[in-house]
Amino acid sequence: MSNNQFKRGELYSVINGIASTAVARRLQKNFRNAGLEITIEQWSILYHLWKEDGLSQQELCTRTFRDKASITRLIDNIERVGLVERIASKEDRRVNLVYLTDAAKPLQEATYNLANQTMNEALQGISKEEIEIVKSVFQRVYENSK
Amino acid sequence: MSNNQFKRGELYSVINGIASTAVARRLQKNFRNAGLEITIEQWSILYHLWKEDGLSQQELCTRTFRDKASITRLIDNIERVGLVERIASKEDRRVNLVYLTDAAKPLQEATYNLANQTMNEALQGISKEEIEIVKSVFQRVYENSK
DNA sequence: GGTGCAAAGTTAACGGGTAAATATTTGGTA
DNA sequence: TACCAAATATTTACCCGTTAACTTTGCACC
Repeated sequence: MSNNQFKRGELYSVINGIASTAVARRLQKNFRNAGLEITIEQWSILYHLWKEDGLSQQELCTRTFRDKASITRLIDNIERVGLVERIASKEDRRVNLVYLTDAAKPLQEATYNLANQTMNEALQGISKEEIEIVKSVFQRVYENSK
Repeated sequence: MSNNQFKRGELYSVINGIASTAVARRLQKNFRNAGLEITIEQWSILYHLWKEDGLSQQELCTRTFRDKASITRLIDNIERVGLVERIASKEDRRVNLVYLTDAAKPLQEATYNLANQTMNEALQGISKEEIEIVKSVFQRVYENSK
């Protein structure tokens, strides 16, 4: 009787992002099952560094929609496990540039495949048109609320 | 140049729920500006108790899609500020029933109005049809990923 | 009635988000 | 040059989410 169903029309379920939480949880589980010992948040940093290495922490803030303090600690943790390293910028001594280490290389393809697979499963039975509408609505909701 | 724009088609932005995070952050700010000293997560508990008082912690788990441990600490914090109290069930001594206190009553209307206003702003320029599609997609994504 | 299992709740450890206060550095300007 | 404001990053304190181990209680079954 305890129906664990996604309640349509509930304010809190939209605000709390139940659906995206479920996807993130699933992806985290898939990482763990594959023996990958990184969190989704750490992966989101690596994701951007694989696209462009040597970003500043501030740039990572804007690209991952995160706080400066969050990035500081995230980089702390990723650096501690040896996947990235901070290198002081020569142009501006306030700036830390974050670089991938060789240890991060092997993770790229594995995590990319798992993320793709997870998203494909999540989007099963959903049409391209619906996905486009959701993206468009997300974009406007973000703009309205930021 | 640092475009803080919601990137369509980014895996991570969907997975991390950028849009719902933005809405939650906005609502939190609106609470704070109105002098309401509760978090969104605490509010989501009160929200369900206003609909039905005296729920068990387990029932709150399923209704808010949260972990047992999360609920334990959430209730700890809400109880500490005096908005709810645990009362042991007489039928089953394993169960705590969570009841609103008189101090919680005045919050109901204010938070409800702020939440409605926040959602209305977030959904500005979005049609009823689009909202229905998003809800339907959310429902299926949740089912696919849970 | 004892055994074993399941359910409700707690605790501790770890990771992450946010706000506020604090350096440090840069750059412009009087 | 001296000063001041803005930008970058860190630290601290608080809150929340998840996992795993644990306690207490209820229940089913022999």
